[in-house]
Amino acid sequence: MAKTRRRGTELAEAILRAAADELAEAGYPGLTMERVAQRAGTNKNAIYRRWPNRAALGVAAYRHLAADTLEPPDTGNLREDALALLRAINCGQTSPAARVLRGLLTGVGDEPELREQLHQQAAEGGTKPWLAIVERAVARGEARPGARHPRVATVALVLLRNEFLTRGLTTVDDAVLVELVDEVYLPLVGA
Amino acid sequence: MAKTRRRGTELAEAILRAAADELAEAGYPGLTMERVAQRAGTNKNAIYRRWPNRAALGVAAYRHLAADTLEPPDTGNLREDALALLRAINCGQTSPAARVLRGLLTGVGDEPELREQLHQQAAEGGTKPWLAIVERAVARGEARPGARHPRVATVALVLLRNEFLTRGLTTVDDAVLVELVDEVYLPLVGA
DNA sequence: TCATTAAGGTACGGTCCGTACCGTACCGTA
DNA sequence: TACGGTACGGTACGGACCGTACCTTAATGA
Repeated sequence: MAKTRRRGTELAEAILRAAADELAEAGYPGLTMERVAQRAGTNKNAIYRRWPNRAALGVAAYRHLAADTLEPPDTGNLREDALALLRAINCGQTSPAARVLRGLLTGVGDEPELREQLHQQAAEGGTKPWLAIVERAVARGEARPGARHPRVATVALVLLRNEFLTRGLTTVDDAVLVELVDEVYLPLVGA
Repeated sequence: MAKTRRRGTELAEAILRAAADELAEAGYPGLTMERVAQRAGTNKNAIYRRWPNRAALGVAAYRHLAADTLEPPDTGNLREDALALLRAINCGQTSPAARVLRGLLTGVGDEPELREQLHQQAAEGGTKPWLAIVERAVARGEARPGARHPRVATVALVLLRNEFLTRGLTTVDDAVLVELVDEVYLPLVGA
């Protein structure tokens, strides 16, 4: 109340924080312009002056939410590295992100620019650690050189994402992760 | 107008047909109760007496839309079989289904019963032909016996679906299909 | 000091979901 | 053939939400 009126960047970031919080709590379907405005202590005008519509705000807020990129593990063993990555994605703070991403992928609709941003965010952040652990596995002779192909290196990630998307779960049973690694990933990338 | 008033099953199927048509034309976001009612020549009451909400109607209509299960090809060669399946999914009448499925997967929300139905529909229809072509490949000595594991056999399908879901495309470039098969699928299932 | 810029407040049109209410056609039964 | 139950048709409405318009008010800087 007594606070001075915020302007420019300060207000924009308050809006983004509020939107990211709403995304985490209620997912994209629950991301309401009114609620974001209220939570940020402002009104819808301030939002619409910065983002053209709800989808754009959602994508921008998702960037805040999923900013943390995973640190690739280094256990000295490809199987354990892969399991560690999958478990980090599965149980870590990334799990609400799955639901959010799922909502965004449809809510964005047919706006190619926003979709491209989302794809960058989802792909880039997820691909890098897999390339890292595969690179080390190749150096140890645990994986074939062809496994450095991004499509190959990230197969386990894609399969896990498929579980999230089609089953709508926010957490997958650990036995599934083991199965993905032992039945698919290791046979595929192994030397 | 002069037509006699429809009842029971006849009306229900008219509604489902109308809903499936709307799904195919406008996707799940465009599936409006008012439009379905109008297209079926009835009103919203008749719909809500049969399905509790829009999501349930969408899932039911999707069943009509994706009823056709793919006939597994038999070219005598695993690579060509896999490519044929992927191309059928990519270019066939299944391509609007991808957008619809994407919409449904989020629109259903957190109702586990509906989601389970969707998962059945999406998994069962897609898995069978892959198991068939792998079975023949194993018999020819083209694939290892472990490739009959459903998770292994359907890897190419999952990867393609991932392209649909994350990129939001209704059609994927054919080169991507070839890459999926040559870089991932054949190295994984090959003897 | 004063004009300009950006924020706050509020109200509104439009769309859609889901519900309620009532009149009316169809159906089996006596 | 008369009758009562059931299901359909029509319409109206409340509520939620998006996006826009318009005006007032505070901050900024020249």
